[in-house]
Amino acid sequence: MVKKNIITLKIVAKALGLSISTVSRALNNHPDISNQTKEKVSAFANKVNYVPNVFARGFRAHKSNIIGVIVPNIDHHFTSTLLKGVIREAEINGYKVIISESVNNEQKQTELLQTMNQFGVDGILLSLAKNTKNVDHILKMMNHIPLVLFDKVSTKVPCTQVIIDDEDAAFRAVEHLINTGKRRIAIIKETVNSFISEKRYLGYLKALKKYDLEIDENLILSTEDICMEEGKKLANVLISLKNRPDAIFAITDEAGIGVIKTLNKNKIKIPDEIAVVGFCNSVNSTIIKPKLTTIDQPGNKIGETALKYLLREINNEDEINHKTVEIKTNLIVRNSSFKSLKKNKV
Amino acid sequence: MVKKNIITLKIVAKALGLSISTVSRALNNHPDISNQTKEKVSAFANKVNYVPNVFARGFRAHKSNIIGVIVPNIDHHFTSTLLKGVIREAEINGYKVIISESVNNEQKQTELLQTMNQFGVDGILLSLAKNTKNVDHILKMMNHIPLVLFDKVSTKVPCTQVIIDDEDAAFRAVEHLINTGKRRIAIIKETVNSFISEKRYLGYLKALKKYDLEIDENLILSTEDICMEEGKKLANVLISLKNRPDAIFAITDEAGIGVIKTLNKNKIKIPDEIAVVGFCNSVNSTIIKPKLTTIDQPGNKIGETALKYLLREINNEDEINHKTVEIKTNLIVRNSSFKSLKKNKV
DNA sequence: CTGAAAGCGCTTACAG
DNA sequence: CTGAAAGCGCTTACAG
Repeated sequence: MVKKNIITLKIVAKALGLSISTVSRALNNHPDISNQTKEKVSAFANKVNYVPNVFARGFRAHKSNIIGVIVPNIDHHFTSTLLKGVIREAEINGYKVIISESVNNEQKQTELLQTMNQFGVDGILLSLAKNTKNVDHILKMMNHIPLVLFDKVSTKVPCTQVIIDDEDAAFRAVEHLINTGKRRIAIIKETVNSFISEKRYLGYLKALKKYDLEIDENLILSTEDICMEEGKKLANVLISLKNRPDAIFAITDEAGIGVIKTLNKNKIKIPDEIAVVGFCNSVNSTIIKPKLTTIDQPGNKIGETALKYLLREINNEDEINHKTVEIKTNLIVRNSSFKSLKKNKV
Repeated sequence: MVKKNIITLKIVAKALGLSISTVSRALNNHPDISNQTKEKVSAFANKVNYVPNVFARGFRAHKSNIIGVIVPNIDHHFTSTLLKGVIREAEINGYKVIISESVNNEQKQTELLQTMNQFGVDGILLSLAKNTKNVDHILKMMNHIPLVLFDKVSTKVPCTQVIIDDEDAAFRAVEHLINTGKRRIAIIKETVNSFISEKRYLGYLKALKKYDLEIDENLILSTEDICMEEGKKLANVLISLKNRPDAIFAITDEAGIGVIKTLNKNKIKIPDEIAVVGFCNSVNSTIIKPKLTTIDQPGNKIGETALKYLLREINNEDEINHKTVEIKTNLIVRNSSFKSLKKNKV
């Protein structure tokens, strides 16, 4: 099916016995045009449902009002919240959003950057594919189009970056455990190469330091692939210690849920004997019993903020100050770390 | 920041001492052009990183290669899977996807349809906002642009529609319960106005009928707002019956999980005394104990299929046969309805 | 206050 | 095999 019934300025002009220029100006509310003409034109345009042709307009202005967004995976709940923030903020500003997935593939990411450019987007919001090594193609693209990194970022790219304040979040999670009286706090983190894991670990250390707690290497566990199964395994390691921890901070909810499962299985009281904190505020964190204390990452806020900074770069001609914006998180206290006086709801 | 370093055909032509026409044809692999010229042109184009201007191209062709997608809510896991399918299939065909949310607001949906049109999309994929009453604006848009409904659809719109085969799914869920020996099967459904609930209920009835089971009105429960809390409540109603059911089919996982919670609380053995089946294959369905038997809806497949039909309408000039495509689901048997011989994993 | 004309970057029928 | 020219629909400096 070919697009049909397309009304152009020419048609409107002819119908009203005016020139194309006048109709164009009338529709754009140009001061030169008389009110009478404006009214006549807009009445007719509404009647025939005239819609300006974006291509003709974008063609002249070199502007599409479309933002390209590349994320590793769209069907990850946190990603959806990021996108929701981006889309909402974009629409407020008259932009639409094209979304693509790199599926955590660096090669695919490179291609997408290129096709985004071909589709004439005015700017790009990028959340990096895991293990992105070579950022040359990103630097190259930045010569053509404004680009902002968000969520999954890299210090190798000199651009504005919008991220979670992971260190602060971890700090507050651990501080909360300390406030509830815990002193031997274990951490389950990732082995290597993970920017996020590193930041959360720093927050953990910072909290221990602030409260003069001993750093016990036995309580610092790392895993290659942080998931529920690994959480279970490492919890087993921790409860086998002669000197057990009294709290476990898992840097993901999945691992935290694994920890709870192991503790439950071993009839260890949560949080009295061992408290547990996760990170992410996944839906699952409210399904497990006891419910998991966790960090809520305001995805909407990150997406929204990233878009705001991108628009700023798109619209300002002056030199840009690239900055790293860290969005604060919310600690959500639940029964895995704090027993309320009221009877717990199921 | 203005887009910069834009290389045009004109620049390439001048640099090579050729005409714009020749360069254009060489780049588009036109048979008239000699191989020698083609090579020379493409080598240079690569070198200077020439990217054809989409607007100029789309402008002539009345074609953007962009598909507009409107969904009620992007941060709903099932929606993400739909979108994943759409995006993947779109990219295979050289299309990009603009995504917007109606946030289940009919007014917003109307506006979005209009802005999608303004952005020059080649076609629209629409999943209806809840309680969409007036479809006039949709019918009107269909005069201009091909449109396919998916997931949340309406018989009031004469277009191709891609949906889950809900009736078949429910039928198979109930048949599975019957096969495990259950005879008094309850259903928890929605009160009114829900297309989906109705279809699932029909499947339920069909299965009972096929196996000559009595339809007991006491076992057919409805609720306005189907959620976990309601699942809990209605399960309480069911276990209070003198003649209890031996299985409960909840038409959503949330309700199914509520049912399990109530049964667990009352120390009713699942599935021996009462089996439970949900619908959706949400992540939560694997977190609850016992794990919930449920229906997996292949969101990717629906999204992919919807896009395929839309492209067909975009590309074919001939008359379209609007049809309703029903995608088959998968029954996922877990411990809430079937006890395997092997020891259940945690 | 209004109109004629140029031009955005491309493709393509027409001419050679 | 290659080029000159028209035209896609719009905006806007220029002229009146």
